[in-house]
Amino acid sequence: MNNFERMAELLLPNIDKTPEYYESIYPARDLPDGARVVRIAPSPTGYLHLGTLFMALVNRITADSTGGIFYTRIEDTDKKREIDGGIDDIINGLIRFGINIDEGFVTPTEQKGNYGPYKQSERAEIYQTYVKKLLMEGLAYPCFCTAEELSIVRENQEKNKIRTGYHGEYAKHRNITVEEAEGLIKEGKPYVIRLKSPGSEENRIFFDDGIKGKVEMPENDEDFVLLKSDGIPTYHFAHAVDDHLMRTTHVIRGDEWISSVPKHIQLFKLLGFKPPKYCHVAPIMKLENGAKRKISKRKDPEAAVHYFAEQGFDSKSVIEYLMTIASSEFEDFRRANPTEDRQKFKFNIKKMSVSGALFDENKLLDVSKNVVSTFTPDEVVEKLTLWAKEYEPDFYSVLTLNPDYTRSVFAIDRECPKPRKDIAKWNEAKNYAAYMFDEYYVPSNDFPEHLNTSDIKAFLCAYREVYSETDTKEEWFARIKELCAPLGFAADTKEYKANREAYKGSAGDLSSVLRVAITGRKNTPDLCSIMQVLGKDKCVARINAAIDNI
RNA sequence: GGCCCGGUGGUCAAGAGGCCUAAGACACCGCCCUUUCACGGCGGUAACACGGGUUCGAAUCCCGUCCGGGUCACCA
Repeated sequence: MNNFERMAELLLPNIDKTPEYYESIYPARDLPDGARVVRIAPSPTGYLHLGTLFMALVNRITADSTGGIFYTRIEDTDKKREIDGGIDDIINGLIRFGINIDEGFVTPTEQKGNYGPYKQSERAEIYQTYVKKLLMEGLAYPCFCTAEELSIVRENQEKNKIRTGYHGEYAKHRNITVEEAEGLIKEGKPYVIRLKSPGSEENRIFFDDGIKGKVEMPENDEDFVLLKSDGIPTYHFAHAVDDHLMRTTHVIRGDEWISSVPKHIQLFKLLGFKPPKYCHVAPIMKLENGAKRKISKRKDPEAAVHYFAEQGFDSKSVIEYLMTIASSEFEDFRRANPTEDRQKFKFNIKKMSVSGALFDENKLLDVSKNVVSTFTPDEVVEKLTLWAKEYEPDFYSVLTLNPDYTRSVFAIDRECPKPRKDIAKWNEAKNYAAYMFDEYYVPSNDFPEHLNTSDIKAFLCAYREVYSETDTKEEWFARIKELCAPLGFAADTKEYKANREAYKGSAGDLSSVLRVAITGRKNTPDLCSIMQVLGKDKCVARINAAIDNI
């Protein structure tokens, strides 16, 4: 046994499997040409946020567009930052947003697929097997430096304007002997295992990013940590081992990782793996005090996906919005295919933007109005009720009091070729439909200003006599027109516009009077439909009340 | 600070040396339609960060400046 092998045995005596073993149980995937194997590897250190959702979406549509596989892998290597329920929230969130998971954690408790386990804390032995191989080749070594020692070194480096880090002459334990290591271990000193980087800062490495294009960087010469003192790998090492063994073809991740690529490529090379194609996605940004910055789950409430649920954004709206960020061609696709599944969209990751897009709530609102306008009345009621149950209980009880009535309220101007686009999110629904429910109806005297009250009163009294709840829209409006002439109003709008001085107002003004009397609002959807849904008793009662209050 | 990446209207963006007098969408404004509003239709305001090159010709290629972002952990 040479010294490297002795070191490997000293550090990892219980590892008896070999890389060849893992290579054989995780064989290459049998997939058609061009099929991409992609993944999202969230760490359960927080709740699902917009950035993770976006990344998941981009991966999902990459798999969809190539007939590939999208899997999830839980990167729970940082037990200090892990939160309870993190995995549940992330996986359930993806499912709720319609991101199908082919493999890995398909639910918070169920792992599926032949390349598992898909949770890094369950893969310790695999990582250690590969570290042992590196140890035996003299490409790794134990480092006993404490956090304090390391920070002192860094401070000195900063003071002397030297590149910080554990490299070259600053790599204190780079040439530690087996005997020294053994002694330190016997003393109970904790240690990490570092890569003995053969790289040099003088050398350049090149890679072709799937989004950013050709990138050139200095080679990695940092002896970065492979295995932490608890025997769990760092992200870098886990990434190399997992994405190789799980046969990932394309690593699509946030571009904050791009500066780590030299480490990753070096690792793949040293381990004898073929590196995946890297695609670094620009983050979604937010504007703060005039400055753009990456949207963060800590600082930005809207980054947590819960924020959208609370406001009542439909999950589909959020996804559609994210699709517009992912591809500028998506809106064209959507216009041409208003109801087609987004899976049919041919996504080309190469065309993704290289710089981060500002989160645009206006755009989300617009996209969402369009999405909501495609829903049937039943869908609207179902989704709205579900939302209200959780976030607006009083509205929920009103909505569920009389389901048929509620349905007819939300059917107004909806079952037609050009449905209204008033509602973008469910928390707007209560205000939108308030006057349809006695619980929220607020009477108003806000009649058109240029009319005098005696005319308003006269009209309302006259209308009360001729009103028929079975009128069609045409008949309904005809009745108002008939009342125009006796009151000195113009029945014809064009005539009124041409001859304003000759009239007190128009049929439109009279309609507005009725509208205010019935709904308390100046603007509403089609009044005739509203009155039909409200029913004769309510309409008459509201008209009477209005007359009394003038 | 070192190393990366980027910079086209307020926002998202199309753009691969001549098709650019620079698309489209959101927002905003105006007009039309209309029982109001919304929808829809038509139109409008508004951009190639700056400076040097290369070229007959530059938003596009090169260099510099400025600005923005990311990253420099036993976090991912």
